[in-house]
Amino acid sequence: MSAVRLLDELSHAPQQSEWLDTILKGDCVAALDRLPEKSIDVIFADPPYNLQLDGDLHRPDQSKVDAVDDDWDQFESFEAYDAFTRAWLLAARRVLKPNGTIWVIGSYHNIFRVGAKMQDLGFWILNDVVWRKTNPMPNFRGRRFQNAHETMIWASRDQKGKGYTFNYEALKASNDDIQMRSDWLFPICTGGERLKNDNGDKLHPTQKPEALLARIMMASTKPGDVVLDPFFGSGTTGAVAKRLGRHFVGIEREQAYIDAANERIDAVRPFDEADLTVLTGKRAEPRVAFVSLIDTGLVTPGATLYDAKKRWAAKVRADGTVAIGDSAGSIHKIGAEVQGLDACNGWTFWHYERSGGLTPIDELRRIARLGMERAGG
Amino acid sequence: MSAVRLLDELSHAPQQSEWLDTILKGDCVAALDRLPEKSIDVIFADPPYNLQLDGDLHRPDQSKVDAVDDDWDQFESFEAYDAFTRAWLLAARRVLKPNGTIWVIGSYHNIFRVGAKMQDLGFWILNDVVWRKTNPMPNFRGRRFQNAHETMIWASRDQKGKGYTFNYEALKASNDDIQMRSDWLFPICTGGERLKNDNGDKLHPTQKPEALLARIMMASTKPGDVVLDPFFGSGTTGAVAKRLGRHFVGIEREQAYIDAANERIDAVRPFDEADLTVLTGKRAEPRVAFVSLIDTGLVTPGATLYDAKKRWAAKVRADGTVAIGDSAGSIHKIGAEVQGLDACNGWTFWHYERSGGLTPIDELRRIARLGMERAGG
DNA sequence: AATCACAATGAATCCAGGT
DNA sequence: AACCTGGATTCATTGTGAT
Repeated sequence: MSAVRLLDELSHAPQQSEWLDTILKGDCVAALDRLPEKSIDVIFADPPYNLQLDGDLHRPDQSKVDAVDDDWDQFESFEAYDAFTRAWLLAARRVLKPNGTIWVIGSYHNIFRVGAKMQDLGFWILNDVVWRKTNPMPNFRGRRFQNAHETMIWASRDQKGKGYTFNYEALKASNDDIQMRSDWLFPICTGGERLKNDNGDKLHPTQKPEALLARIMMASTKPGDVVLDPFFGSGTTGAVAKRLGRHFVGIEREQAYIDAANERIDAVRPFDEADLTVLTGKRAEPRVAFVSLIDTGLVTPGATLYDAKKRWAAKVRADGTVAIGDSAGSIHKIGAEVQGLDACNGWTFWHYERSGGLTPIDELRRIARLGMERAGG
Repeated sequence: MSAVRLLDELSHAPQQSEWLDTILKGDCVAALDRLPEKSIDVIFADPPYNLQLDGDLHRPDQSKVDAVDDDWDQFESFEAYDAFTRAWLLAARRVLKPNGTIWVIGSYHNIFRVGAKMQDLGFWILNDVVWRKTNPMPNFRGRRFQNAHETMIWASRDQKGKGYTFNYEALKASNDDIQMRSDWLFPICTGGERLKNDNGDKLHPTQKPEALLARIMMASTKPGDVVLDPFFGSGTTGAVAKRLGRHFVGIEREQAYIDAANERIDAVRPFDEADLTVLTGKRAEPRVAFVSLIDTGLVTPGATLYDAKKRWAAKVRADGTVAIGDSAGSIHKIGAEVQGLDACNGWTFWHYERSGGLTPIDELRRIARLGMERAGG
């Protein structure tokens, strides 16, 4: 059973039994300094992202986006954030075993600073891994690409960090016998897995999905290993560690999160040792964008598309739209427009000329899909 | 036709015609310093990667992997790489227009240092975009995840970099009418597209696929824009720019790459101008004042406007405002007020009665715009 | 009971042009 | 430069309540 350990209680050199599978309450660096050196196998860290938001953001339906504007994510400057990053990374490095590895997750707001600092401090990057979200929040104003991923850095303690754990064969076996790539596809944490407060609102603004942590632990830890999370939050790391037969240590400042995490972890039933096989992520149906036919040279800008009866002819443009006269838009929009319908499947409606006959462009999509399948959509 | 310009030839302040659509030979920073400030719309940069290879890498069959170990890719230390990065980023920033944007591509070896330096110098990150490779090189040793992606940083010159080009509507239309995400899927550059030297080996170690550059230019440039590539290499940026009706400027040190790139670009046939039209949305349409509908007689003072469900009725006044009871104001203000919202698009909220049904006044705006076009703006 | 319509929401550096 | 205002903009999933 997990319990809270106040730092003040640990006036002596702490024995492992006092902090293993517990949440240490307090500041991240201070708590790390109380742990013995070289005692941790793997660290998973989800530090503040240092988002710099300017005013409110509304959805097109005028509802307000619930932004991450908590105090813990506010920093005076890049310099202040760098100093914070350096401090916790140094403290984390001390407690890591020589053959240990560390995972840090972040977004473009902070991950470049974190990665550079990790290299400066002597960590040796093994991979950067991309978490592709199946259901990311849209870009509501239409001024940028939809921010659909986050980045994780996986690094060993030293360049000569030989002997770190990487369960290559198990990952490959769980991935249709293809070696695991550096881009992973998972949904964000919603529904029943998402912890709620008494109001029914999300308890923690940035709760990570358990599937993500499970992939990380199945890849880089062995059963019985100790996984440390210096920004424990809602305790996903602890819950997954317990379920997978790993030990955890959490560090967290806010009592409300500690209480919720303890309750959550207590409810977890570990898998039987024999069942600790790797969980596979969702495989998405590869969706093909019309523009990818242009990318791959299957369709050339300036080409003409026809409907099955050649009543209409549309011209393909370089931007991946099609045009008839003054009208331009997606294959679906223009297909609907010429027929006077609300909707149309452009893939089956439009055809291209081949050896005298007409073939639906859906056939080209099938060809394009063949090249995408291994990469998982 | 493209041509090589030696820096020595440019002893005077160079005219645009002297460097547009050419490759400048020489050191990246020195060449950038010869270009006029604020003259470039978009920069694409593929800087050296600072790969730290410890000895030769061998495939399982003992054949040697042709790794990136050219001497331009070796750096003494992180410090030297940071200084190099800072120098070329500063020089690049000077030539970028205030509303210009920059793309930088890299791997985990260098992208964190580059991204942190970009933030330090005042660039404002708009997105990080992941290039997922359909066919990445396997990890031969089985000690890490297959390195299946590279990272691109897209940034504006300043935080207040308003008005940068982003062809949102075109990208969405080309992507099954769903907004474009930050993770892109493309094959690596192989086959006929890959330039070879006389021995039949690859000419350049890191030639990027044209589809990747095409996506970048279709997203962030307009036809006629100037795209600069300070590490031109095999000239992918120039070839795609020419094909898409954009101008390019390349900077490259090695004559062999310059020769190959010039030959490659000369062979490119641009798409027809008509096929390069970029789909734009409402944002790009000229402003229409509601009062101009009254001026042109499309709306009469005293007319009544309704919301779609006829819960509210507003009266049009001669000055172009609408009124409900004591409240009067713009179509937007009154629309927001009756709904209790902060904002409202009056053009789509308010309707007028026509043959029994309700039609949005946006339809009248469309008609007004047609009249403006005929009158020549 | 099954289906459908609608609402809610997630780590967000999310406007442009004029006065 | 600061302020004001017109008006443009969303995808996947879950939960709820009506049909």
